[in-house]
Amino acid sequence: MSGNPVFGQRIRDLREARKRTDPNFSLRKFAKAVGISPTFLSKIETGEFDPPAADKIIRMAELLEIDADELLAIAEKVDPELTEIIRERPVAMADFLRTTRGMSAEKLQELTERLRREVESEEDDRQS
Amino acid sequence: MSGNPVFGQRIRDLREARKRTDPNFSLRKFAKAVGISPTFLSKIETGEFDPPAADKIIRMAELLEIDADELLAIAEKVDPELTEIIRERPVAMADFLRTTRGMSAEKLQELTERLRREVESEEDDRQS
DNA sequence: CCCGGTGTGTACTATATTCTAAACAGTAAT
DNA sequence: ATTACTGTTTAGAATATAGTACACACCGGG
Repeated sequence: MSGNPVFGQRIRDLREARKRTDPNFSLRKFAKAVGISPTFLSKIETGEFDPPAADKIIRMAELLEIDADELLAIAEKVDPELTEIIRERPVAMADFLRTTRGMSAEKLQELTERLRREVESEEDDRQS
Repeated sequence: MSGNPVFGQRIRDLREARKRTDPNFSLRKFAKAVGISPTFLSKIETGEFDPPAADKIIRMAELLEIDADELLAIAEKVDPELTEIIRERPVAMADFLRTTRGMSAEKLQELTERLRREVESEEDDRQS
């Protein structure tokens, strides 16, 4: 891996859009807010360098007010929080994830919805 | 991170057990079969070095005939295959995983079972 | 006693990841 | 023409990851 023009362009587009109404979104100011050097951000935006570490990508998403998972996806990275969730129940989760291989994204979202309702009603049970 | 005595001891115990009936499980021979140097394996088993890369751990599990996910779990690593699965549907999967945070391992296994049946019946539908 | 095996200690090494400082060139306003 | 910004280029460096080569000390059989 070396450089990700799609990620870089995305950041630049979003940053420049915000810069039109907010002077705090110059390359230098944004870099500082993210916690990286202007040098590094420049290289990233022009696609010369790889995207930064996951925590920096998450900070970028916050500042640009977009979904962090989407941005992480473009960077071809996985949120460390997710690997942490896997590490909490390694075998069961590994089993589950491999089972979802054949599933469409829609089916997965449907499943998540169903699950969320179940978890919520479980919490209700505990309260009543 | 530096050294994982639990992982090391586990490998040593399993390897020595196998060595009692199979001379191919000496430290040197096992290291060679795994694809690492005897030096490295020695350091790992005594807990002086971190566990090796995920692919080497998976190879160890194969040779020792135990569950790779369990061994990866002890090493506090995640099978790259799993992060690959996440990267295939990043947003939906992130959403799902965070939803399972509150769930017990049993509930998760139950869910996987249910899901497996659903996926199978979908495949049946396509065939008929 | 030496030969083939056991595991171990010393001393590094290669590669990837994640970045930085400082100088530079351009623009726009005072 | 100086100030105050803009982004960019050159030339690295710090840290982590994932290891290796080689010499050593020990032990059992011939």
